[in-house]
This record gives sequence, structure tokens and C-alpha cells, in this order.
Amino acid sequence: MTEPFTRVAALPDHVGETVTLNGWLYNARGSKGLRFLELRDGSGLVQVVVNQEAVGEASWEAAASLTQESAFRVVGEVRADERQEGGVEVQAASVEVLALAEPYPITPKEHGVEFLMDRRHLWLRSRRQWAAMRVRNRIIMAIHGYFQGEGYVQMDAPVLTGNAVEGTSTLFELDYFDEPAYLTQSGQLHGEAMAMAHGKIYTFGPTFRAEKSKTRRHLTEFWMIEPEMAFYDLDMNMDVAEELLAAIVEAVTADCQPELAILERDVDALRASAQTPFPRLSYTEAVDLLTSDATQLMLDAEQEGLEDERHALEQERDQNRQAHGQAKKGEKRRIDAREIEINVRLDEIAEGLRNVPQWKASAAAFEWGADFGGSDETILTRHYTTPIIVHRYPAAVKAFYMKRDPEDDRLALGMDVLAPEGYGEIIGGGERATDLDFLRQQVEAHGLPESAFDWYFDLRRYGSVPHAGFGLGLERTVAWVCGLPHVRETAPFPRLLGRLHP
RNA sequence: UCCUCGGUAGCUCAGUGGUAGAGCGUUCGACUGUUAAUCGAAAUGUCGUAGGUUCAAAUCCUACCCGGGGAGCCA
Repeated sequence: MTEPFTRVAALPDHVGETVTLNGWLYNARGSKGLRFLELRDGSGLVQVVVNQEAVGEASWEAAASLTQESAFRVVGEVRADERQEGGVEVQAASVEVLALAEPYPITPKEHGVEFLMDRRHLWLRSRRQWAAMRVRNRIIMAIHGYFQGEGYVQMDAPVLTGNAVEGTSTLFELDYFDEPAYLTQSGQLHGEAMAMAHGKIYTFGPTFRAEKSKTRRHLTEFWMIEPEMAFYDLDMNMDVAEELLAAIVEAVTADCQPELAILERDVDALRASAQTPFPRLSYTEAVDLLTSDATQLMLDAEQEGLEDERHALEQERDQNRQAHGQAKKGEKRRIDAREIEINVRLDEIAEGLRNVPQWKASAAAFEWGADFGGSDETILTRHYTTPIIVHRYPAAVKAFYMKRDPEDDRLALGMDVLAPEGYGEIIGGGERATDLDFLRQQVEAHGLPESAFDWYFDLRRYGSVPHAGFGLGLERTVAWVCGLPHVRETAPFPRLLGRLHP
């Protein structure tokens, strides 16, 4: 529709024209007779220049009265200006206050995690959070674009279920008219039913895990994309996962340059991630790599690097502290800010130095048959620059519905995609078991109630065919693409252990 | 559940037994091109809570509360 005002993002197309802008004050600077207002309207940021001599008394006082996050309207001329980030600024003809804001808690300075999470509803307005949500949006569109282009049908799995797919300890249970029900952990079983109706489908919806995990990779509520394809085997499944991730990275690097710049994402490293094919290691090969001399050498090098960095930082901090006494005010401020930076990094290094020896020991002692821990996955990915695919895990560590490897009965035809740069598992999936008797045995062996799976067994009774699929964790993918250290910044209102508000 | 780090001004943090500190933010003042503007001045504290040791505790000890990171589990 046609709007009666202009969006900041569209300003480069209106140079020389007079426009009306509606927005909020992101920050302000000024001197006598001249004020610079940073206007934020959701589509971007632009600097509005208010010259006392060029506007009326009312506009000048309106501009002077604006507090951070006050809503205001500006009418002014768009001018090209090389000094500005978007290449334009607006010379105000009039400024009108729409709503003065009370003192705003989130200043353009640094804040702690708890403080910001308690104000997530306001934090969303900040630049980095804004950029991350824009990238999330682009990723979502890229996922739909890929699947729709390949002929998949998007279908929704139920959120409320009676089935526990992978154990009951991590389910949110609720009362469904006097019957126990659960929030879904995965749409996969229903996805298989839908694939038998439509051939290729994907679900895109929320999933819930009541895991008491407090780590940078876990949410209790997260969005999962689960394609399921009839007549696909494990190799075809891996092809889909690889193409999907490459399409996501391609879309974001093509369309989200400004957002990635705000996030200070290393775009070259991200582009390298899109290079297909991704290395594919069997579980057995991955175990060999994990227990190899190459892994030990890599970790030794990492430890030395951390120790060198710690030494250099400690020297710098001592020198800064000596200089602090005679420093001028501005210099003191710089030294204080640097001290905080150094302390944060030293804490990270200390944690790394505690971790690396444990990682070394656990990697060297790893025995075939166990599942990979978080550190093992990190070590595997550090050997590569792109995501890697690990396939054919021991059946004992995988879900009951996985098909066995016909060449080795100990193995399941499962696969995980591990993202580079320490982001870890973003995809898990595999080829599904097709044989009814085998599935019955598996349900019993896993101690699951057979009655709850009767409808699922129907899929094997009525035209069972080879099929495969996987689940992609949206928030982990966003974290990786944005280079964010924690999944809590990848969802508008993340739900974590101990975090239900706002 | 376990391990580990932390809680000091509105915010981010220094301060490790001897008078409670800095920067930012806020308020006031200066400044016509600033980019987290700059410069000057002012106000701002239950040092997480409760006990204990001591002439003296933000600092040492104990318990508890809250938060960060990690293990297990997983996307």
C-alpha cells in the first residue's frame, strides 16, 4: 500500500526531495544552534540535522526536548552525504514531538546479560538485536524459498501430542481434558505420515524440550524445520541438508550485508561455509580423527596460543595500570574501558585453558560406540571450515525409528550436520526404518508404550517405502550465520531455563 | 543434579583487612558538522541476604538466594 510517509530504508531513492519521517530517537548529539538526531523507524537509522536558523522556534525546542526513544515526526529534505552510513541525511524543516519517553534504561553503552534479558521487549530496538532479527527473517524466507522451489509442501505437525518421541524426561506435560498431553519435541512422526500423502513435505514450527540445560546452545522453546521425503535414502537426505544450508548462507550473504556489518560477522568465513560439498565422515572415521595425533597437536597449538595471548594481555594491563596515574581524563577513560575488555578476554582464556586439557583427555580416550559430547563435536569441526556431516552412528545412541545399515547391523543410518566455528550440531536426521516388525521391537526395547504408536505403525502397514528426513534447529542456525555467541539473541523472546518473562 | 565463575552508584566495572572509587547515564553550563561527539561542574551507595572471626570486614569464614558459563541431554 502507499504510505503517507517515507521509510528510512527508502531514503536513497528520494535524494533532493522533501519527505516526512516517523520514528524514535536512537541517540542525539549537538552544539549551540545545531542538533543531530539519530532517527530509528524500524527500517533503518538516519541522521536528522536540525539547524536553529533553518527551523521555527517550536521545532527547535521540540528537537531539544527529545529524550532517548521519544517518538517524533520530521519533515525535511533528503541530502546525499558521504559521511553517513546509509549515504544520506535529512535536513529538518520541522520537528514534531509525538511522545516524550521517560528516561530509557538501555543506553548506547554496555549492559549485562541479565539486565538486557529482563528488558528484552526494549532490547529488541537496539541495532545488533535488530540486525539479528532481520537475518533470522531472511533465513526463514530462504528456507521456504528452497523447499518451495524444490516442490515440497509445507505442512504443520501438531504442537499438542500424546506421543513421546525421544523419552519422557524432557517433555512439558499438561492436562488435556483429564488426559496427559505433551508439547511436541519434534514433528517427525507426523511428518512421515504427511510425506506419505504428499511425497515431499517440510514442517516449520515450535518445539519444546524441558531439558535443564543452561548453555549457549539450548532453549526450552525453539523452532525446527523438518523435511521428510518419500523414496529418499541417507545419501539423498545428506544432499538436501547440504543444499539447504548452502542456500541459506547464499541468501544471507547476498541480501544482508548491512546487518552482517552491524553484527561484525566475518563474512568471508561465512561464505566459505557455503562451499559444497561438505565433508562427509562416517562415525567410525570421525572417531579415528578424534583420537588421532592430529587432534592432539591441534589442541596443543590452541593451548599455546591461549597462553601467549594471556601473557600479552597481562603485560598490557600492567602497563596500562602504571600509565593510569599520570593519564589525562580522556586517556583514563580509554584505559578503563580497555581494562574491562582485557578482563573479559582473560576470563575467556582462563576457561579455555581449563577446558583444553579435558578436551584432549576425553578425545584421546574416546571409545567406539559412545555418543559424541559437546567438546568432541567442537574438536571435529575445528578440522574444517565448512559444516561437516557425520553419518552412520552406532544404533544404540540413536532414536528407535532409524533404519539399520544393511552393511553393518551395529550402525544406524543417521546423520548429524555440525556447523563450523564451534557452533556444533544444527541438523540431526536420517533414513527411517521401514519394517513393521523391526519397529515394534525397537519401541519395546526403548520402553515406549506400543499403543501410542499404533497409528505410526499404519504407515508401515499401508505401502511402506524408503524415506528420510531431518530436523534443522532455526535458532542455532541463526546464531551460526550471525556469529552470535548465544542462542538467546536469535529469537525475539527466547525461552530458557529460568526465563519466562518478558 | 553436579562442576566452575560472579553479585559494589541507574548501567558497566575497579577496589582482597584500615576514610566507598572510575567511566557512562542523569541534571546544569559551554560549543554551528557531530558519529557511543567533546569540554567543565554537581547529585547519586542496605558493597546479594543472614550469621561468624577481628580493635577494624566490600575484602576472611559458614549457610542461603540470584545470575553467567559448562557437564549430562540435545536442534
